[in-house]
Amino acid sequence: MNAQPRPPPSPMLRIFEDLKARVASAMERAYPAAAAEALLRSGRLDPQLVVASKPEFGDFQANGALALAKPLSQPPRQIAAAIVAQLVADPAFGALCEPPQIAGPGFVNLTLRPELLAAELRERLGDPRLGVPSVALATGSAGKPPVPVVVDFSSPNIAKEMHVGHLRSTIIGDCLARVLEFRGHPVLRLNHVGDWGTQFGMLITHLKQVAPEALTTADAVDLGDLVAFYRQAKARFDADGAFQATAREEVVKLQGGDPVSRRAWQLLCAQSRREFQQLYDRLDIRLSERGESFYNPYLEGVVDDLDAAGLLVTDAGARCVFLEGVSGKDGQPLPLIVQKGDGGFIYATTDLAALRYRFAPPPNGDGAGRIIYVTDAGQASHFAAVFQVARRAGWVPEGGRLEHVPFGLVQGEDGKKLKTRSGDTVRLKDLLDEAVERAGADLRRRLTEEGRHETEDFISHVATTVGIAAVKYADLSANRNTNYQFSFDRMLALQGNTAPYLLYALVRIGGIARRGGEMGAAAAAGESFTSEACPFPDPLQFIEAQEWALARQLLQFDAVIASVEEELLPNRLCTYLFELSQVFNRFYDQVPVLKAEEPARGSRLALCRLSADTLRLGLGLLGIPTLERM
RNA sequence: GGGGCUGUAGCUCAGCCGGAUAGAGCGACGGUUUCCUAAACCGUAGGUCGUGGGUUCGAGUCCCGCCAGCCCCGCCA
Repeated sequence: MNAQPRPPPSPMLRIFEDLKARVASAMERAYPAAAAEALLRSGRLDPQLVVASKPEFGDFQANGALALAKPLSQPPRQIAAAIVAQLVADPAFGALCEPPQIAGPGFVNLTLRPELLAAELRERLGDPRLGVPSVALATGSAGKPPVPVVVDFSSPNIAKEMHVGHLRSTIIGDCLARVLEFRGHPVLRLNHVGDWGTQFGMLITHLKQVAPEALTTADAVDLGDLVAFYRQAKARFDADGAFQATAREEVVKLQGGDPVSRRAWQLLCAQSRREFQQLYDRLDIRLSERGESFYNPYLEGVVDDLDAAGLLVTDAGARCVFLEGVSGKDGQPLPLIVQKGDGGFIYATTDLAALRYRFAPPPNGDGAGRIIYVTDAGQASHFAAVFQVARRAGWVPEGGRLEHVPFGLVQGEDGKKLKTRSGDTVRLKDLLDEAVERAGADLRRRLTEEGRHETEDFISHVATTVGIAAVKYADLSANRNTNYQFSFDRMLALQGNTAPYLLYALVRIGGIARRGGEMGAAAAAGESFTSEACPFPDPLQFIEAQEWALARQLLQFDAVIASVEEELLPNRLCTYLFELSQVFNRFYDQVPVLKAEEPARGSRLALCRLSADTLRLGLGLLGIPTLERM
């Protein structure tokens, strides 16, 4: 609670970088001529240092010797030996690693000194960041504030219910935002809701005729009815030319600020907003709504700017920008339409306006340095087009990053797009309800089998936490690029790469902590303390293989976070946490903690504490809260 | 027609800058509980990495062709 500021801990990433420099320098000393030549061509000799592929190979392996075999016309093992000779002569290297081993065709295997690992681990005890540096602290001292990152996700449509199609964007986007926030970036979580455009013309026109009260009185009809009205409106729009014309006029009125249309629109938005919020609350997701309508005042400026930049072409009545490197059927370049023949703007215009606004400096912009769009993979070509036009228009600042984070479809167990039995779209609310219900039924069955008695509050809390966690984790743990098969049975399974398995690992640590006396309480996690007040042994002492395996796994956390921050793949974090749980469960199974003698007991409790902290923090970054008991 | 994504064990999926004998989980089969929650752990079986070329000391990974599935392609979002 009363954590003092401490010097930034030395994360494993820095050790890795140090080591890479040491090996590179050893290679240069061993082969100065080759190094000089490499300098001319492509830079330095590459040590090709990577994390060891198997535990028996140590912590890292340098593969650089193999690549030198050909240019040097020497056997790779001989090259490896020359590099190793230089390494052992380097005291800085010796401080980090045990003597290197040459293996296989010429791999150089490196093992970090155990006392270094133990010290690194102890450094993380009581550190709420677990060794992960914050860019806010790092750049704050230099006087340069960190640049905002926009994460654009979820984005449901007004007057429609959130359905399974919004699940992945919402969950993945939230996770990425959490990771970026944890790293210290100011994150703008933007909900680019569909609150503008043709569909409102349709809906308002239809409602004026069939349910006018919905347009003047708040909540006169509920959202379910609204969805039905929307469907009817769409059908009429597609079938009836006169209706279509009226709907288009309605859009013009709305966009022109007609008070009646405007009022109707606001009521529809407010009602949808409340419905969305219920789901966001359940999922514990925070979002700032900034819908398409927000950019309405900027649309004309976008088109004018494109015109001024010489990019705009009028083709068949529509104003568009022809894309470079994208050709259609007849080999002609494809256009991105920004203004329809009738003068109306479309989503591409809105997306361009949003992009420009987000990169633009305040006060008339967000001043973002990175924009991340979390939408389904089907929109890949649309975003590629928008990004290209934005770059050509000069709206992307120097170093500005523009990333589409695509994801695959949610499919049913039949491999087709997920539908209800009656063939309807699955509502997000129903999906979450069922997950919680199934988790509850599971829990009750187990309680009966084991003769346990728990309160209704406990059961409901565990069922809710496990159910929601299972849905989120199942989504995040699959590589987002591929379609993913939704299965309640699999995601709620108690074994395997699932939320319940991870949550249970944490519960086991809770069990140790409850019976572990004073130091056990410290192992329970949550409380911060200074290095001086650290109740665990100094140094930590490990002897068992399972202890070292767990220690090494724990120390990889910072590298995993860095990878997710960069590559925006939440499944990397899931895989890591699953492996951590597995390693912990092996440790728990094979190494007694509370019955051990000091200093093994305290050292093992320290491992428990760090395992709990890492799981809790990692799951938290996935948007998943944890349990003490289950 | 053009473009994108995908294809790895019976099923669901990992596989990071190209590196050692391709990994998990489920399912199957077999084992483990006087001990911190067995919602766990250990073991066995299971693979022409869609396919054919190429590059490389080395290819599931990079390049080209082909096959299959899904998705996108001018005034919807």
